Amino acid sequence: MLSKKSKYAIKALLALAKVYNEKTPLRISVIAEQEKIPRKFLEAILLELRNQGFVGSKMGASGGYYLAKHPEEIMLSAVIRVTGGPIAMLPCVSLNFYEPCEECVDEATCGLRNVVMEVREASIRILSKTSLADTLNREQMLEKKAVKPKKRVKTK
Amino acid sequence: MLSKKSKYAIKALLALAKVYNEKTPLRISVIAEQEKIPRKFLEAILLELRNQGFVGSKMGASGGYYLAKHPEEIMLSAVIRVTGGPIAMLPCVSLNFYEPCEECVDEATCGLRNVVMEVREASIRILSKTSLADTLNREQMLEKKAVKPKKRVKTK
DNA sequence: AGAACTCCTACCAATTTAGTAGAATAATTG
DNA sequence: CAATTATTCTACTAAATTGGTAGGAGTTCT
Repeated sequence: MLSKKSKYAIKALLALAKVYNEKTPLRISVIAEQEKIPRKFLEAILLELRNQGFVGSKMGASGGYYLAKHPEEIMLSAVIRVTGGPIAMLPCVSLNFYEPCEECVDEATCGLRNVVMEVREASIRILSKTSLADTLNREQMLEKKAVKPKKRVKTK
Repeated sequence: MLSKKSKYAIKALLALAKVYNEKTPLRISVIAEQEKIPRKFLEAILLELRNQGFVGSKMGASGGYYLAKHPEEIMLSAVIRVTGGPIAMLPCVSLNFYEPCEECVDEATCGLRNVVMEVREASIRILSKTSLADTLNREQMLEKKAVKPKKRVKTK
């Protein structure tokens, strides 16, 4: 399960990605309101994202946050990783949060581990190929589908 | 992340699957020792698995647990589901633990949801195709690989 | 100077997880 | 039949994690 922190982080970054072209930074309070994220919590999250180099900030009046990289360059897997969410289903197959199962006699021949590894690979394949920009594109595609159901294939 | 409960459940079921042919049930204490699972905890887990129909039990002396179905018929996804582990990364894409994101204006056009859905599908595709028997097979394959590294393709 | 921001440290309440204790109940076996 | 060996079941609980909040210090713009 993704933590709320990870979810909020991605949502906030998407909000920043939407206005990537504008030169002015986005205030915390604006993002919080737009994405319905508790303000103080978002504050902490953005601070962390800044320390990790995903966003930059400008202090003082008319300050705020902006993406530090191009939306194409920020992958969902990276955001999840830094916001504390391991992607793997077990620590023994996690690259970034690795920990052995203390009960496992031989990790290399553990059948469950083998399966879980396959799941992790499938998940990472998707999450590390999908950038903020890709995610916004998906959103637009979904909106088009919903708004213009003209050229639809017969349903059922 | 898989909970320990789910992990223990799978490990216990694998232990039962290994002796599926024998007619005698396996005692909790034997499984606990073999798989290094805290005994009392395992007790609770097996009870739940019995209530869910995965295993049967026999009380009294020379009692114990046994698989209620063939190892081919018990899928990892099913075990994870009943032991409380949602497979999806967000409740809004979970089939069995569905809950809407209260902040989401329109679920149908949420880009993040769309990605996470793809991840869930990939995960479920694997977990619902892999049975206890498959998992044991993987184990044997891994053991062979480890023991007989004769016919190996040149390693880089 | 003062308003409008971010930055930072320090809390905290609720939930979940990973168990444990102990007695009741049931079947076998000598 | 009675002792023994099991599962069954109810009820706790300790520790960690999650999802926040409070409040002031520091910065920049006007």
